[in-house]
Amino acid sequence: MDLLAIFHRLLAEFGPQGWWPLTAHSGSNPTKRGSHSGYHPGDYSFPKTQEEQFEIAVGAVLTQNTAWTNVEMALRNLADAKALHNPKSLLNLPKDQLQKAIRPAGYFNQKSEYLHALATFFTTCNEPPTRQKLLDVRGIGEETADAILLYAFSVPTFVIDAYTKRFLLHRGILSGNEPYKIVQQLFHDSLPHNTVLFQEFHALLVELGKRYYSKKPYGDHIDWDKKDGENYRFG
DNA sequence: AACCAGGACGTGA
DNA sequence: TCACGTCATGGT
Repeated sequence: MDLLAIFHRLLAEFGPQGWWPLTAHSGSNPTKRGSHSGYHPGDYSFPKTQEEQFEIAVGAVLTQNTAWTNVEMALRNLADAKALHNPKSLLNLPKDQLQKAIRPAGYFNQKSEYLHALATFFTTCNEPPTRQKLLDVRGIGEETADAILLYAFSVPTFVIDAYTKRFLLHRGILSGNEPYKIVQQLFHDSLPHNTVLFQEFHALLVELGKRYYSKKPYGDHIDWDKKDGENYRFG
């Protein structure tokens, strides 16, 4: 079973996920499905504004090794402090207030520095940045860089997270802890480079991970041999 | 009351 | 390169 077949199976099982979730303040019109209010399943027209692009990038940093529910609180605090509209608004927020706002997301000492670096970068960022430029920003590693590219700038780059590695390892597609780039190439080599496909697939893998690959013993309840009609077409 | 969460970075080998 | 410790809060 190849990766594309796995994608279709997950999509049939869970349905469209509607990533990346956005808070309501940014003027979007999110539907109220999924476990949080900011998701917009089936609507791939996001982000619509630079505000939303920036919010996605901020969320990508805040969610590092952190539950999204915690990130939501931090994002709400930032929005209330009017520091989430654009890079400058965040840079205008005093450091202690920034740390207070993002405290629910954990690692507030590190992440306040990361967000400062991110906002500084975004003030001098003309549309899709290169991956390397993002990696040069303090606090942005490979996964966060790819998440920003894929969800904020609609660049078809696959995001590899811990859940994805666990799943692939459990299914024998990975043998050990292969480096990030190797795992990513697996997806890039066997899938059409389509932004919506990459967004959905990664989101579906996270949903799968949350349900079945969180605590040991790992293992899902998916019937991987079941065939679904090719109802969805991407790429 | 441990354990986990949509990682990144610094360090030493 | 690479394995390992550190960073922090909130939910289960």
